[in-house]
Amino acid sequence: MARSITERTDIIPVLGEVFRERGFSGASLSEITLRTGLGKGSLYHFFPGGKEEMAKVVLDDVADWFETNVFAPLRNTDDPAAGIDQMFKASLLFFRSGRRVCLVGTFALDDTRDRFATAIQDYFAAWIRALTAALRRCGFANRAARAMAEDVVAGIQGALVLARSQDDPATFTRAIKRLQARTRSTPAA
Amino acid sequence: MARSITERTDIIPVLGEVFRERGFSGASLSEITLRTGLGKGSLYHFFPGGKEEMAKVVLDDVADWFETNVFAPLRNTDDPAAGIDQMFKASLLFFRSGRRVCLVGTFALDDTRDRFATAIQDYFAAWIRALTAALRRCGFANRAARAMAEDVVAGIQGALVLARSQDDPATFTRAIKRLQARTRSTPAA
DNA sequence: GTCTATAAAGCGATAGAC
DNA sequence: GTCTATCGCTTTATAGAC
Repeated sequence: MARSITERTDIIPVLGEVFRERGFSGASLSEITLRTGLGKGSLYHFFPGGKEEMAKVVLDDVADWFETNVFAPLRNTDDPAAGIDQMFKASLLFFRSGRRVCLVGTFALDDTRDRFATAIQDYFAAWIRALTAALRRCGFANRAARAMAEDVVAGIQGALVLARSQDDPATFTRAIKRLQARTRSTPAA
Repeated sequence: MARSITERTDIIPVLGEVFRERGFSGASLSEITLRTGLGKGSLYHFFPGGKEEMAKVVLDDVADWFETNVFAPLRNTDDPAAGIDQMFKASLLFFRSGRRVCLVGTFALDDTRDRFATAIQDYFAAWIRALTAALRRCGFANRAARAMAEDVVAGIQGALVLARSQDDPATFTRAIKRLQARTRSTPAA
């Protein structure tokens, strides 16, 4: 039986996991070779730019996933509350209830940020902007909506740190529940 | 003029900065050599355990700082509200208004966590426990205090991610202000 | 498209002179 | 206590056969 992975698109999720687990500088080509089952020759055939290109492609892939599964639903003007619920649902799913960290968040913390500055900046900016708009449509005042959006996005990122530090996914799911409750309550505040 | 750095305690803060900026795997001995102004011989004289010992010592140093400047004030039973205010003040100071990341948070996200699991777990557990107790003394119900404490600690960590992603310290200071306001309001909720 | 072999540089760590 | 020299290994990346 031949190897099933032959397409570039099949490699990207594996690359994502390695970068999430090891960080950019900690992800070695030897481990990527092992996890993908592909030799260096193949890897450089798919990604001539090496590790940096691999990470960039993964970042773009994550951005696409969030655009489709989070940002677009948030922009749905018909039912903004449903869009927000979808965001929390997608977050629980994507981050595997806190067992999986946010690649963009991991890259943001150390000097890896400087390598991918605009991708990292755009990801969070787009998230906050889309959520702010949805909250306004739900009745939040302009400034309150923006503040709440920053609180929610920061809250999710922080909950990932906390959950991993305690090695406890429940810490993440609890935090998500509370954030969701806040977005539903008192738009007048 | 002779070099001013000769004591181990003088090196620790520099090590902290390097680990914060590069992460554990990204922090190379050659950069540590450069930033401390000490050769490898001196470094291994102070830290026979190499990089791992350096990181452990920095983690312990951070834990000490927080014990003194954050956890102890939070445990002050006379004026719990003042303890909470001191926590926010110390956080703004320590994290340089979001220009400096949390070393423990950075270590928590990737596989560095497994190397220093208990130190990382204890740091956040101690923070949440001390803050929970202070909030209870301020009138929060048991469960609400714990929830709020988790929200605040996660909020600070997430705000660091966000501020760095946007390269904007104001994102951090704004988040701190909102978290502080939440700890002051409606203990009945 | 995938492999192995290899290059050149950097890594963490050690030895030993001073 | 600090240095330089060096070891052995891993790193990213390339070359070239198939």
